Amino acid sequence: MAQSDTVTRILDTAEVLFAEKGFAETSLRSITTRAKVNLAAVNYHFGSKKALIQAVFARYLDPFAERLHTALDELESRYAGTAIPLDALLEQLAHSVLEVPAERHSLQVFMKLLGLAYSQAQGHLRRYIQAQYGETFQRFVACLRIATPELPDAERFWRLHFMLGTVIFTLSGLDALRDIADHEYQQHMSVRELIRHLRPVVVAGMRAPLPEDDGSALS
Amino acid sequence: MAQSDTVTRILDTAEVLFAEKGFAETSLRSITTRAKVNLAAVNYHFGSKKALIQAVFARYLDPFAERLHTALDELESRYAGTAIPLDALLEQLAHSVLEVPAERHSLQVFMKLLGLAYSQAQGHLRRYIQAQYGETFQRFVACLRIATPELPDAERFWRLHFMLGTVIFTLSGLDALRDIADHEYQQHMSVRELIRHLRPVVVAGMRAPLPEDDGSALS
DNA sequence: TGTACATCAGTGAACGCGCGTTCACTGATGTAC
DNA sequence: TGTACATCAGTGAACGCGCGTTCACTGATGTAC
Repeated sequence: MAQSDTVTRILDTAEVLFAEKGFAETSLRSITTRAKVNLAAVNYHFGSKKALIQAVFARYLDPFAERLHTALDELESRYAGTAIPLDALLEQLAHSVLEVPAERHSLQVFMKLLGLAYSQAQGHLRRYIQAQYGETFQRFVACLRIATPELPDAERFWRLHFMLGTVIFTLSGLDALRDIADHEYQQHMSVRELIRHLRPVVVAGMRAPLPEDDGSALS
Repeated sequence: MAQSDTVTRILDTAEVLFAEKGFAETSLRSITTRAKVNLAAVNYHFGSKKALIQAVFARYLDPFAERLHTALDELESRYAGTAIPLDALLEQLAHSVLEVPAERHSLQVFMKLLGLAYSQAQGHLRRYIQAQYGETFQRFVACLRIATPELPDAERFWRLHFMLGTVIFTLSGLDALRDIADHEYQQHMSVRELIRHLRPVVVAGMRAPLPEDDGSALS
């Protein structure tokens, strides 16, 4: 147990337990026990439980944001001047998402964490993510805007979150859904394959016709 | 404070706090304090915190399941013998969802609770919902099957959960999303209106083309 | 080369706190005779 | 009509427990002179 693989051990264990049971339901004692590390080590290295949670996110989101920036650079130079097509944009996004956790635990842990970030109040976490990664998100939205010029800005905003819902909800609950699907349809879904099935649905959702006007006037 | 409006007060307060902060983060003390009720009353009337959580769900899901059954009865007799179209099925579902919480707190609380049921481990809750409402869910799935005969069973299963993700994720995080949308697009979204915008996206998602074959052989 | 001091990762035990639950009790209402 | 008993919603205080955090301490390594 050299220098500080203690830090890594804590992070590795924490992300798995957080993803399994949520933040409040995961105690520092359960993390440190499973990581075979002293209880006080979390506060020594991270300062507090909140800071540990943020560190767990940073370890996923930092490389993801970096890869996404690189991918967008590539796309922009490939389609220099002209609009990046929606399919290409989503494909790159899927690639960036799939690459990140190759060395980490799994995409499911990543998605579970994202789902928790949304659903579990944890105001500090939402503020942290906004502050750290808001810029990257905005850049992606700008590209999406060019790829879907037919959508009003507000409509695009909502549809983006519809699609985030689809992806985060499905991938974060993947274990449970897969158990059912395995049992009922005798056909095992890998994460890669699931993403292949997600793409046409997401594209169709973004391209869906606008809702019929219900007659209410907007300025 | 006659007979037992204590029970109602506890349920009313609990559902709001659960939706705001999750189950683990909401203490019985915070519920009973806000409900102006004795701490021990929760255990007296419900037996435990777990049982209180289930009771909160039952108060939403019982009328919802009942209305959905009635709605499906109506649809089946209206389209007697022939297939119920997808649009009509989804419209009835939306109606059933919208009607339930009219007298209750709000649709958002309902959706927040559903989102929590999925994301927060709480194994006991998933088992309870499965046991109580599995049959209703199965009946809806059977109708959906008839409405989308072109989809393989496994594909329909996944798409149904994609769409559940869209709806639950968006409606359960509605407050936060609406704050952003109000601010950026100066256009306030009511729940009714949001559902109007959801429908074409959900329909398009269910009707999306199947993914191109990636070459891997299936028996 | 040897000694004194600083730094730093890690430790063990304890801290106070808020939690869900329990329990003996009260006081109002209903029932039997 | 009056008394004894049963029922039941609700109460107040305490229970033990697990929590995040703190703190004085250790022991290894590096640095200054």
